[in-house]
Amino acid sequence: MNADLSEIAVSRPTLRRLPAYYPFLKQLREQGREVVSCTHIAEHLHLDPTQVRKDLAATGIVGKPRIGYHLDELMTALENFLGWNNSQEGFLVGVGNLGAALLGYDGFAPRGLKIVAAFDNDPGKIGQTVRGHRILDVQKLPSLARRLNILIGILAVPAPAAPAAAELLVDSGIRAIWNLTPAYLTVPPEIIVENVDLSASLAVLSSRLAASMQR
Amino acid sequence: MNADLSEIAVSRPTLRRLPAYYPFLKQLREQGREVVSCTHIAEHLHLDPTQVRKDLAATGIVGKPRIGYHLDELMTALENFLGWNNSQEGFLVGVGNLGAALLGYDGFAPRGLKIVAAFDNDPGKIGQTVRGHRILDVQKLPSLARRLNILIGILAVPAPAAPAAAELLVDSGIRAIWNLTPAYLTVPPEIIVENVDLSASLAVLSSRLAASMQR
DNA sequence: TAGATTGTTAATCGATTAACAATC
DNA sequence: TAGATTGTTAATCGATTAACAATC
Repeated sequence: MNADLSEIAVSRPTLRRLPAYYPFLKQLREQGREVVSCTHIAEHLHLDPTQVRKDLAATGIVGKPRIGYHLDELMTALENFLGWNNSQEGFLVGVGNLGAALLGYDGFAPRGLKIVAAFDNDPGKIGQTVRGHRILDVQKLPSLARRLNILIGILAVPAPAAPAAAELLVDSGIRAIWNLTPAYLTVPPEIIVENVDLSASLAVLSSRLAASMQR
Repeated sequence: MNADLSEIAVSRPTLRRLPAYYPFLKQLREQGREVVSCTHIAEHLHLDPTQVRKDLAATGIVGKPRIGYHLDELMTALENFLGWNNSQEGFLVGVGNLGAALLGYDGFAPRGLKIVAAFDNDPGKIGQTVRGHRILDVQKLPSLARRLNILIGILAVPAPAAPAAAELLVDSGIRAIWNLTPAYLTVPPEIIVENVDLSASLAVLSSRLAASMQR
């Protein structure tokens, strides 16, 4: 577990923005650049330069006046701060289309999440191999989760199955649930639930579109 | 297009919370209840009652002191405000696992987004039928988008293909892009981009988990 | 009526943005 | 040196929460 992540409480907005800086920095690095200023980053991502400076400061990086930040240093600071060098293992529950997409997505491992096993309750799926992962019977989840000391559950089951699956995860000693279903989960207060809320995102999209059409 | 959506500028946080109220209200309605108070909603969703009251006020709903809100009225107000009764049509670009999951997901139509066509550039996929949708050649997208006056593009291609796909959408007259890829899109300022940012969500999850483990 | 709840105004809190000294 | 940029403090802005009158 990365100590940096919780050394100082970093605001939620900052935490959400930090991962977005990385791809741009990587791109600059690939172009051969060695340093970058906040102004430059802010311009590209349509943010305020001061905000970028404060966000980056959260990672502990120190820049040079008149120069900016050393790219390699900055990228390493981001990786360390976000725990990307310190992977957590997670179990995926539900291997439908979304689950299969998650299994096949190669962007999680470099961002500190390693999916080590995938579970389903469909006898037609159990035993099959999807994207290199053998699908296991969800009944085996509790014992395996305790044995491997898994802390993260990734929920990708159909909405109606979500509450029961969440309960199973909690009973298996999992501490955090990444909820990719539209269901609202009721769990004990010590369990962390992070919702990927497509409805919310869609509502913002619709509203912004409506507003732009009116002009 | 629903006028309510842009009548008064509603704050982003409110807009993001509103869709989450609905499933709880629906559940209460199915249990035969006819009214609900803010206190009750707030308790269930772990929010502040005043916040709930202000959020709901944005939809134009009027409650009754000592009673609360009439459930049917409140649900209708939410549906209208969020444009759920006034569907927009969208094109899906990219029918990999994620795209297939989106095509199969029945939660978009009731939330105002109807996927009317799906596109891919893989000759092996074009012509095939996925979840009842025939996959079309992405080269046909521009003419079809203009003919049907499509305003929303849903981007579910692999990250490296995202910038080109976004450009195609923009050139096809699309006004809003729902970006489900991890790529950062650079588009003209009048184009609305709404990112479903899994990295950001994952960063928050990791950070909260790290903080909770330290205690 | 008494009391729970709404609607609204005021206070607080936290994040963003502006200003500016320090520095290379 | 001059000037661009960092780091930081102060000001502003906006969202959340508290307080309370109105109401059924």
